[in-house]
Amino acid sequence: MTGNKRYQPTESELKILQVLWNLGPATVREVHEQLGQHQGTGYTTTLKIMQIMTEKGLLSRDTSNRKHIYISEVSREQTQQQVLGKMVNGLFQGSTSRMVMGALENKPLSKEEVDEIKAYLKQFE
Amino acid sequence: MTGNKRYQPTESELKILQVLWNLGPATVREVHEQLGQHQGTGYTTTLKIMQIMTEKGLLSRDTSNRKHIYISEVSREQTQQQVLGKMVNGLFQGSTSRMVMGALENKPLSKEEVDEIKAYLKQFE
DNA sequence: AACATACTACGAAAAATTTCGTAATCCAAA
DNA sequence: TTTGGATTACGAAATTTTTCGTAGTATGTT
Repeated sequence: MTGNKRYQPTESELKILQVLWNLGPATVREVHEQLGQHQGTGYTTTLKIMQIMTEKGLLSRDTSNRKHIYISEVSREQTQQQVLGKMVNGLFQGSTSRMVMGALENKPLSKEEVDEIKAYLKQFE
Repeated sequence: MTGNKRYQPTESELKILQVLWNLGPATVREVHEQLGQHQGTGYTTTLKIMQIMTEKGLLSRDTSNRKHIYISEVSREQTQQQVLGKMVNGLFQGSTSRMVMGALENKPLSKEEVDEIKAYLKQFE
């Protein structure tokens, strides 16, 4: 089942992708440990989800050794865009600027962050 | 069950909220029609979900007449913030500016939109 | 070689969400 | 007042996601 592109990761899948993006290729054990205590679920749960993700094409894995190494097959950027797009359409009536302004309200920004955004906006002129 | 505050609307629930925010108080029929053909699900499905949402406190309703009138009990803004916050944490490592820049990439903005954002940013100085 | 340990495989239960069929009820029109 | 159409109520099936128990298998240690 290799048709990852348009597939929307579930909540749990997103958490795992998160960890893999940070760690790079990793074992189930490593991912499970990163998810940590607050997760509260068992090791085999993490394993199972990662196996399912592999079937879906979200992950791939190297099974040549005892400990399988899992790799994310979707990039953080790609996934961000996917989720963002859906959100803009679903919650912000398709308006990116509304979403951006909503995000700016969401959490106070440091001066650095504001500057960063301003600089970024320059390219749209 | 009146404890709406922290509850995360599901996918379907979000679509219904969307319609109610646009229409204001409305009947199931009206909401269902707005959801429209592309939805492809039956009337009773919409009804059921709206009933469940009422139990959860996401909606309230006026049952004094034959056609019940449903009202959203959560604001668009509140929900946007809720989902945004979760997304920033889950996908953008807690960084609002990253999310904003990601959103800007997501879809080309019109000059008006860019100006709007710039104006908005001024208040952070 | 035998054993303890760590890992994967697998199936199924549990939970959450979505969907719909059917029945009961109300309302309006004939 | 009776009938037809629309609406709500209800329960359950279907689907999707999450969770885990158990069994099997490989690995390294003694």
